[in-house]
Amino acid sequence: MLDPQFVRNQLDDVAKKLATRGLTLDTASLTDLENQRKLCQVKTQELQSERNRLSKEIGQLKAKGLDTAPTMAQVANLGEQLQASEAQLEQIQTQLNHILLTLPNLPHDSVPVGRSEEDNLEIRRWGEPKVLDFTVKDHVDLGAQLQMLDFEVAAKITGARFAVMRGGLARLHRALIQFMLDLHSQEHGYTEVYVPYMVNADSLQGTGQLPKFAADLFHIPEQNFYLIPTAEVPVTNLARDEILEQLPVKYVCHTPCFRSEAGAYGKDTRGMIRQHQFEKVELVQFVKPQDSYAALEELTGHAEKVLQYLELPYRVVALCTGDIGFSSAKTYDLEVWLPGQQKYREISSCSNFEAFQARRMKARWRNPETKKPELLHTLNGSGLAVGRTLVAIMENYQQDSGKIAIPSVLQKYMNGMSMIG
RNA sequence: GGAGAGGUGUCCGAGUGGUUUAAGGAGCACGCCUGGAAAGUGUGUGUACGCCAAAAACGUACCGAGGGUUCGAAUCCCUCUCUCUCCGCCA
Repeated sequence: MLDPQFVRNQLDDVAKKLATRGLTLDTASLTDLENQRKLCQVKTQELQSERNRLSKEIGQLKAKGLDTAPTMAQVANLGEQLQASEAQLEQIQTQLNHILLTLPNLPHDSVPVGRSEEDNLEIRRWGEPKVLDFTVKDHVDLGAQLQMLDFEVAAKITGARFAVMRGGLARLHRALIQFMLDLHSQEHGYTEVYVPYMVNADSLQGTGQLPKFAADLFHIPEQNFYLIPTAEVPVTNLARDEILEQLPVKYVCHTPCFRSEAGAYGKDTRGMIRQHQFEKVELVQFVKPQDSYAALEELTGHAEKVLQYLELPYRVVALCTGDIGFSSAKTYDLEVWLPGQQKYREISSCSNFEAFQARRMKARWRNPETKKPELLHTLNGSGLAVGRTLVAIMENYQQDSGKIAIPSVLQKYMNGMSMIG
C-alpha cells in the first residue's frame, strides 16, 4: 500500500508515476472523496468528544446523587447524529481504503519506462549457450523417452497442468531443492524456515495478492484458507504485526506453490514450464529502508549464484514500469537459456517492495536513532523455481543418446551418479 | 469432535458499568546521589489517525477480532479466533 498521506499530498506526482505503469488514476474523484472524509471525520470526532464529555458528567452527577435527567436528554439528542455520522465516515473510509489497497506500488526512478516486456532492459549475460552437434529435444520429449516425466497420468489423477516424475528425474528434482537450500543457508547467510502451505486472507492482503488477484489463487472455502502461490506469502508475513529489533533478517524457504493460472489459457501448455503446482526455493529479506536497493543487488546475486554453480547460461533483465508486479518498486528477472525453445525463459524474479508490503502488514523495526517503530523494507526473489531449473538442466545437459548428464554440484546429492538414463 | 480455563501496554500483573486520564511492579530513558558503579531516589515512558505548511497543544480510536446492550463497556450479551488442561480421534 502507498502511504495515504503521500497520496493525499502529492497526488499529481503519484498519478504521474502510476501512469508509467499504464494506470490512470482518477484524481478528481479521489480528491473529492478525501475532502468528504476530512469533513466527516472532524464532525464525527467532535460529536464523540461531546458525548464523552456529557457521559462523564452523568457519572459525576450520579456519584453526588444529583439529578441526571437534563444531561441525559442532552446526550440523547447527540446519539442519532453521531450514529449517522459514524456510519457515513465508515462508508467513506471503506471506499478510500479499497482504492488504496488496489493501487500498485510506485516504480523506483531507476526502473526503465516502458509498456510491456518488449521494453525490459537486459542488464548482463552470463555463460554461452552450448552448441550441440545433434538434434536438440525439449524436456517433454526427453522426459518421455526416459519414461520419467508423465503428463498424461497426472491429467488422469488430477487434470491439466500437473506432472508426475519418476526415478532419477524425481530424485534430481529433490537434489535441486537440497542444493539450493544448502547454498543459501551455508554460503549466503539465510536462515532456513519451514512454513504453512495454506494461509489466511490477511496474509495475502499483506503481501498484495488480495484483494485484487483472488482469481489467481486456489481457495479452500470451508476454512477460508488459500494455497500459497509462493513462499513469499507465509515467509514475508512472519514479520506482520511485529517490531523487529535486529535487521537485516534473511530467510530461505522451500515450498510447493499453487497457482490457478487463470488468464493463462493456451500459454505454455506444453511441458513443465507453467503448472498449477511447482516447487520453489524462495529468498526473503527484511532490511532497513536505506539498505534495500543494495539488498536487491545482493539478493539477485544470490539467485544468480545457483545458475552459475549449475553452469546454466542466463541473462539478467530489469523489468520496465509496465511489466513489474503489483507490489514491486523494482524487479530483476533471471532468464535461463532453454535449448528446446531457443529462448531465455524466466526462472527467478527478484524484487524490492520498499515499504509497500510492510505498510499493509504493519511490519516494523525499531530505529535506534529515533527509538520509534518504523516501517521496514521487504524483498524477495526465487532462488530458484525448481521445476524450471529441472527443465533447464534436462535441456542443457542432454546427450545425443537422450540421457541427461548431472551437473557436478548435484552429484553428491545423487549418490555420486553422473548420468540419468 | 466434547468439556473447562484463559488472551489487558515492551514484559509481569490488578481491574465484574461512571474521577481508569488502564492501579502496581519490572524493564528502558533522563536526572539526583556517588571518586566511579551498584543500591537508593525523582521524573518520564505505547500505537494509529485527525487537525496544522510543520511542530507543539488538542481531539478520536485502540485491553485477541467483529457485532450488540447502554447516556457511558477492559468490565454485561452474542459470534469468531488463538493459547492452555482433560477426554476422544489420529500421522
